[in-house]
Amino acid sequence: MSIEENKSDFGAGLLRWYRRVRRDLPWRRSRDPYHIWVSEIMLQQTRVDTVIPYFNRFMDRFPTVGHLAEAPEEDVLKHWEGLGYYSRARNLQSAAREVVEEYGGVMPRTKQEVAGLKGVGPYTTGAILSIAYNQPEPAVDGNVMRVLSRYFCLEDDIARPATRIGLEELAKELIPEGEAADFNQALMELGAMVCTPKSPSCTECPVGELCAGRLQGKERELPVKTKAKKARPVFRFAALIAGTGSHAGKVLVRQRPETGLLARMWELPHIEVPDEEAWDEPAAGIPLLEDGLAEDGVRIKATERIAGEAQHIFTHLVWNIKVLEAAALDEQYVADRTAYRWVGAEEFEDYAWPNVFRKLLTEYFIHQIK
DNA sequence: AAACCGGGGTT
DNA sequence: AACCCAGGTTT
Repeated sequence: MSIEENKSDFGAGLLRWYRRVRRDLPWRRSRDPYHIWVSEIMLQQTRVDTVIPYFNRFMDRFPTVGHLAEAPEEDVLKHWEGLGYYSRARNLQSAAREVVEEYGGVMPRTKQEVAGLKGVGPYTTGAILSIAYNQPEPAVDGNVMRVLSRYFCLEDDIARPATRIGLEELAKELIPEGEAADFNQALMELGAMVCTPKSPSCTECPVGELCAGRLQGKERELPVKTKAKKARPVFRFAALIAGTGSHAGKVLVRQRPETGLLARMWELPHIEVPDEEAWDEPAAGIPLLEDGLAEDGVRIKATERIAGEAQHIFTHLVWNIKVLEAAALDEQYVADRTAYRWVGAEEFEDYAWPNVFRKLLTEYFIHQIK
């Protein structure tokens, strides 16, 4: 069999399989480029099952690109809460405003224009063009890299950008005439449902008979991917500052900076300590916490009493947080700080929280009611 | 090329 | 505990 025959058999076999087993997903019920776009941004590094409820809520609240462009940023962030990679949400809204201003509210159709939208890289560009417009552009994500590496028995390191570019050229050649939308989704569906990372179901694979990786017994060794570094642990003390008087029942929280980790999310005020030894001794944390918040103009008195403890795991970082009970010295002054606010159980849901602070504060407010 | 950017499910 | 997920941006 020639290479060209193998390529056309691959496409035909995959398409037949996909049309038989494709999952009924919310964004597959539409070809509206806005729906496709939002789903693809949400699906970046995020599983289908996780995205479904977020996608439905988002479309309910922001049904068109115009609605998204007009919304307050905090409203968008709130609808993204818990999904992670929050710059995706800010970039998406920024790009929605660009579509309204530059393209009259109509999604662009050319590769250059789509690729120029904030938060839209090579994969998402190909996904939008192929799925919404059936344009013959490749959409190479982690699934597709794994499937193609196995099927063609390619041992290039998929962590390298050059490998992804090569696979995009290959994936483009594989698209059957006029079938870009279904073919690209079929490739990803195969990677998600059959050609899975650890133990692929080769006996159920529609193209398993033609898979070079499997024929050489290497399906479990592919794709080759260099390992990521381990997450670095950091140690922090947070302050649980309970209000009194007019702030009774409320807790002092603050908003994170505009850029960087967890940008513009809300949190308990906290500081980092140099190492685990310092973190093991809460008494040593008291002056560090007091002085750290004083730099923001927030004067508090901290105690050794532990109000909670939590761990927050990021891709490259692990936060270990001990929460110390504390009191504010100038409540009214503190309340006037822009980045700081007193928040009670009633206002809690008006803010977007990283999961670790959502858990700690929910625990506190529940305990408070008893 | 490498680092940064969440959160959760699987193995 | 390691790996992965419908990746993109910044350095």
